[in-house]
Parts: sequence; structure tokens; C-alpha cells
Amino acid sequence: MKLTSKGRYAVMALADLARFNNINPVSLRDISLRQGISLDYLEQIFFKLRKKEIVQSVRGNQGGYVLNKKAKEIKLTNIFDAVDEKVKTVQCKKESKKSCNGKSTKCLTHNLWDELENHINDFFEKKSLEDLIKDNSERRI
Amino acid sequence: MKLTSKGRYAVMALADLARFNNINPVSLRDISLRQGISLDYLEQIFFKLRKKEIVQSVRGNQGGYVLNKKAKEIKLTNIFDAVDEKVKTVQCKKESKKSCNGKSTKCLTHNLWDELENHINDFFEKKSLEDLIKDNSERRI
DNA sequence: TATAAACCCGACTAAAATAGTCAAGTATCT
DNA sequence: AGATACTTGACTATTTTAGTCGGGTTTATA
Ligand code: FES
Ligand code: FES
Repeated sequence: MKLTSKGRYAVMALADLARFNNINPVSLRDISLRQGISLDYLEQIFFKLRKKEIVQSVRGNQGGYVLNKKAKEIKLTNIFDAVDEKVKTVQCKKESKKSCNGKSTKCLTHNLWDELENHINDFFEKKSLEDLIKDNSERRI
Repeated sequence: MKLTSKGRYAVMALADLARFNNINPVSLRDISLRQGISLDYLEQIFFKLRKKEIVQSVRGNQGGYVLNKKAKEIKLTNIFDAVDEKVKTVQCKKESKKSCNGKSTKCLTHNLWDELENHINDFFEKKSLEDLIKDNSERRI
């Protein structure tokens, strides 16, 4: 059960962006250097974040990205959703009546995995970008 | 972020075992048929479960496996630990002072991932095999 | 005591997912 | 004009996962 780099990077990059989100847009080059993430990979990630309207792009020289909403309104859920980082605990189709092993009733553990999925998603639902940078600056005092 | 089959199968198989854990040992063949899990794969999994003393084996004809502890005392944590299903949210070494990007201080998101890891592990710590089968038989009434 | 059922254990492999790279653009500031 | 930076799709190497395979050993029971 592990978090993929794509999801981790997306959050890291947005935390960086939120932190340096002044008047000027932040370039991916800067984020790449500060966070140690491949520029090409970041571009893929921000392409998705832009499509989901989490960030806005400013093209051209001196361009970059800015947050499209307040940090408080961007939940981890939104970020993970944008980059297709899903929490998946079961193989069986949620909607279909077929169980994971092809039988017609849900298997013994189906409810457990459902609970687990909800438990994890709750965490993502509760955390916003703002929590992240606030939390961090407090610790630096 | 997804659960691997190995972990899922381990729990499914033990739930099955707990359910049919009467006087006679339960053969992997039976579990394989009931749960639709490859027999060869189950053998790998039970090899590990036995090494961690979660199950006991009974060799020979009419043999199989039995639980080595009460269902109440087997937590999901123990099961996942036995089959090396770990919750991993960070790339950086926990103990080392190096961050994920090679710098000397922890990155902006390090604490977040730590919290997430604890949040998930809490769930595994709280659930026992007994909860699983009790929960399930209640629903069948 | 022969046989079949079942566990034991290491090695190998196919498929899928991940984590990127590469290339060829377009827009905008100075 | 030139540099910087976003845009987009396609491609690829690496790693992980989810098995398979093969050759054991042990033990109940016919
Ligand atoms: S996990 Fe849904 S039926 Fe087994
Ligand atoms: S996740 Fe630990 S330093 Fe970045």
C-alpha cells in the first residue's frame, strides 16, 4: 500500500507554489530545482492540475503558475483526483454485483476494504493546502 | 495508493480459515477453491504466515492449516507485517536526516505523509480477524 | 507398505504499473 | 529577435506485482 510519486509530487509542488504564491507566477523550473522533481514530469502533472482548474497558467517569459483558488479551498482530495491518484482497495467492481472471485455475493472481506477506503479518503478530505503550509511554518518558529 | 493482491489475499484467506476453523485443519486447496486464489500463490503467502506464527501447519494427508492464536488476537497489522505489505508514503529514509530530495532538511510535506501513514496504520491496528468474521455473520442475519 | 493428499521452498517469468524522457511545438516578455 | 516558459503527445526504461513451475518431504489411511 503505497503512495505513488505522482501524487506525492503533485502535493509537494502545490505546497511549494502556495508558499511562493506572491504577485508573480511561479515557474516549474523553480519548483523543479527547489523540490528536486524532474521538469518534464512536473509539466505532465501541472497539465492535469490546470485542466481541473486547480492552477492557472501564465504563458511566456516570466510566466509560470498561480493557484486558482484559495489554499484553504484546495483539499488533498481535489489534488489526488486531478492527477488520477486513486485509493483502491478492491478488485471487484463497486457497482456490479459480482464479487472479486466471480461469485455472485460479496466476499468476506469486501466491507473491510470499503471501510479502509473511506478511512483513507476521510484524511484527504480533511486536509487542505493551507493546513500544510500553516502547519509547516508553525514548526519553523 | 492501492492495496496489493498479496495483502488482500492474506486477509481473505485467514478470514476463510477463521470461519472454517473447527477441529480439522483447513487445506489450502479448499481455500483456493472457495476464495478463487491460485493455490501456488497461497502457498507462498502461508509460508510467510507460518514463519510469523500466525498459523500452524499440519502436514500429510488430511492436513492443512489452523490459526495459531485466537482470532481476536490477530490484528490486520500482524497479517500485513507477515506478508511484507507495508504502508509507504515517503521515499526519504525515516531515520536518516536526508530529505527525499537529498537536502538536509525535511521537505514541506514530510509531516503530512507521516500523519497519513499513522492514520492508515491505526486502522490496521484496530481491526482483528474476529471483527471481520463477527461483522460478516451479523450482516447475514 | 504403497499411495495420495497436503505442506515445503526456491527459482523463474509474464504482465502491468510507474516514473520518467523526448521532441516539437506555441505564447509572451524584454 | 531571442529567451523563457507553458503545451501536448508519444515513447521507453525500470520496477513491482502476481503469479507459475518444479522438485521436494511428511503423514493418514487403505
Ligand atoms: S473485495 Fe469485493 S467481493 Fe471481494
Ligand atoms: S517526504 Fe520526507 S523529506 Fe520529503
